[in-house]
Amino acid sequence: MNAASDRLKEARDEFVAQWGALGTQWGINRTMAQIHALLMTAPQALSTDEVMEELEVSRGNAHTNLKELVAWGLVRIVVKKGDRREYFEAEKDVWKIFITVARERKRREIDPALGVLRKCAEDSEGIDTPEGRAFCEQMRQLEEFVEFASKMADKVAAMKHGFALQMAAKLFG
Amino acid sequence: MNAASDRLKEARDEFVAQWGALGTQWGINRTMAQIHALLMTAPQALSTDEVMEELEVSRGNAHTNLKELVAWGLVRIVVKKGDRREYFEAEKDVWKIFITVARERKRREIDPALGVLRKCAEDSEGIDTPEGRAFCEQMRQLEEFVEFASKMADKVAAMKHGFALQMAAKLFG
DNA sequence: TCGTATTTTCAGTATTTACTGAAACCAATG
DNA sequence: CATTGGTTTCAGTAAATACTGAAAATACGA
Repeated sequence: MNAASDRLKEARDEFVAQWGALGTQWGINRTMAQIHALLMTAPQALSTDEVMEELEVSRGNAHTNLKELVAWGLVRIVVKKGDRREYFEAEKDVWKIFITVARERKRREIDPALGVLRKCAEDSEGIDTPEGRAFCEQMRQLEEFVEFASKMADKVAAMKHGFALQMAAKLFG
Repeated sequence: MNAASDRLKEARDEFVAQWGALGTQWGINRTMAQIHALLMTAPQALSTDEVMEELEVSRGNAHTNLKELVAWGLVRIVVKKGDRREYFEAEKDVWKIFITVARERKRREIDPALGVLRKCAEDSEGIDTPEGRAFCEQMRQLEEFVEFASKMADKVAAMKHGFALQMAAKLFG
């Protein structure tokens, strides 16, 4: 009974710590990843103070990263009646998490690249030397590909989980 | 004639600068992204010194990032006979670039996550409380999904460009 | 309205990551 | 086997990023 809750606490702490470490590897700051891990495995929504205590971080840090997670759409604010504090609750459905992350990364990584490539392709259009044509062609190919990726991302993000699975099964037997 | 080569230089510098800035957004260091942009748009392979001069960075920096790009598989070393220097040449085919990046990111981002999730699922197996079961179930779902993503990545990485396009067309009209 | 609980901001500081420049190393050549 | 041209390493430094803690702002209830 107590042993069970100890084991759980240990396993969960391990998950939070490891997920935090992974986060840094993918350019997400450690605290944000830890908070996400914590909330994903929390039975109920947590307050800022609970997050602070659990992870031993400052209020400012907890606050900033909670709000950042809300901005990503991975965490919701929950209000409990008769309580003035805000509570935070993570999306737990893995497919929804995936869609959210994919959409956000597209917005932050793919779309800006597309902008750059379009501009460069345009700026180099009609530079009438072999090098100029090669450069412009390279820009065009990059642009075309990134555009394709962008559209694919949109399509996938619009899928229901079941449909995605079915599709994958069909494709890859 | 001279105007054309000026315009090209300008467009290319712009691309290198912008690609570098984008790089930082996706957790790649700026110099590495800049070198990659430079080599992708270079008519021939460049030496370390040429890279240093073009980007105005130190030898150490140029060297480290060139070798890192080689480690990623995005850049090849070229030797010219009668010349003791090493030259560097980037892969220019967008599909090959994509495959390479996808494979590398899978290795660096997906596989470690899978390891963590498997361990956490295992460690929490059989914790016989409602919270314990919920935690373990969450770990399992994450694991299952990441495994699925991993397999998909492998499949896509094994595709030929033409096949991928065809498939996308079929799927999404 | 005032006092209190809570959230938000931010200047200062700590930590991490990237870069420089020079020394050490290595390999080809006379 | 010494010299030269080139590569690699790395200690020190600069720059970027993350975090703290406390003050300021805001929202609520009496």
